[in-house]
Amino acid sequence: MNEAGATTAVRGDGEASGAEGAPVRPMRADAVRNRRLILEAAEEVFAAQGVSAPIDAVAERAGVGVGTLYRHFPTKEALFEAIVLTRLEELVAAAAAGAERDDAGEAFFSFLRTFAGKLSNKHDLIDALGAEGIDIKSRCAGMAGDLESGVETMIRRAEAAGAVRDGITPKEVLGLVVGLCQATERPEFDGVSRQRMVDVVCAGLRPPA
Amino acid sequence: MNEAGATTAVRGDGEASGAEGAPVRPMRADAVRNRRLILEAAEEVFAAQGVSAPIDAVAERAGVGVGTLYRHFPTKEALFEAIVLTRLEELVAAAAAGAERDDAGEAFFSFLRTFAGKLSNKHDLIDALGAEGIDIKSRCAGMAGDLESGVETMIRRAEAAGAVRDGITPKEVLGLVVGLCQATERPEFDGVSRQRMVDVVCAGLRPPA
DNA sequence: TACTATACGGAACGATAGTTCCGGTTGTCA
DNA sequence: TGACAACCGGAACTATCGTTCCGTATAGTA
Repeated sequence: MNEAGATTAVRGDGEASGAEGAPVRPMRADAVRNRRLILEAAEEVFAAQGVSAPIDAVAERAGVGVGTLYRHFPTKEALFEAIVLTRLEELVAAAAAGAERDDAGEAFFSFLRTFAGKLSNKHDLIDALGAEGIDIKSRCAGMAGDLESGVETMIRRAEAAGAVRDGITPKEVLGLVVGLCQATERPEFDGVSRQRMVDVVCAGLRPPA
Repeated sequence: MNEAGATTAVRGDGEASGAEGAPVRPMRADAVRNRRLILEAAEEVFAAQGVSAPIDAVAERAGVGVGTLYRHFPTKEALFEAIVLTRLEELVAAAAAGAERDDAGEAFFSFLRTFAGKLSNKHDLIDALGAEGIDIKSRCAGMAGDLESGVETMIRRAEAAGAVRDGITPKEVLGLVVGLCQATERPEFDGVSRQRMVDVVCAGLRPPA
């Protein structure tokens, strides 16, 4: 196994290479195209329905048979992982960027808003970060760890700057934001303002007066 | 259909009565016992695993066959509803009590802590109030509405007392707390302190300095 | 004790979803 | 252009779960 769970090593442009650079025939053009179609379809379907979306729905949306889908991704989980990994990378990058900013307090709170925004309408990410019944796989767990590290740095720096209350942990912060995003995605929580909920969390994270 | 979805009208003690008091033979002793066993088992199983727990697991834990279970509750949903309804009643009562207290601010925040506590290890309640893929049925929806009303009253009174920021809605508050409880139930969120997360939310709900 | 309405148990059924298999198709290269 | 490896599609298999059915057991009663 390798990147994104693909059966065959492949870069975005359809090139392929063996483990130690041994020349391997590149993927056929139709295979490259189908792989991309599957990823695009999966992104939409998983975002809209979360992990529980049937694999057939992805195949149908991509306009390929399930057999084709399984040729590219050995299991549903591998496909899901590929999607989530991409999304997580963006978050990790945002966290890393925030951890470097000079205005530690503002950096942290602004990251939280970005974070909540990126979770909006992304049931896949919400499921991966906060729902039950999902075994975050090694790769995702690693990414999630990176995310935590970035947040940890931001918190410690914001703490030192007196912008955040003492003793808070990254997991607590992430749990808070993921939780409220999960709630706002539900139909019953239609009229609620995610913006305001994030505000409440941010306000609560500031040091007590 | 009637109370708690039972096939036969039944009170807690095993008495039964028709719609207009027409004498109906009481449930057999073994039926009464099994009904209780099923409810007890369902309470534990649903609390531990949420709605997605297999019905067979409940039957097995109760020590009865599935046929027996279905004799008492027409669908899995009816059984789930019976459990959740009981739990919701407690919450509604707590909310109503809080809405009457003189110290509006403290009443509200103390309710939130109670609320979070009652959600702890109760995956059924968390699922019913905050997870996806569950159609809250009429009776539960009514109860949830009562809960919201109680919280609304507390909020408005706390607002008037200057203890809570303006413009917050019950749904936002409930979403925040349900969300954080959902997060803390996950294995990955092992080391996190739900206590502190509730604190953060409470602090954030106070009026800005 | 004998009778019967009531209740019980669990095999069996139908639906859903993940995964495998294989006959047919097609891109690629000589 | 011919040949072959890679690829495709979707039927079929497997597992899980909610629900139904029906032959058997038993509590309650005369």
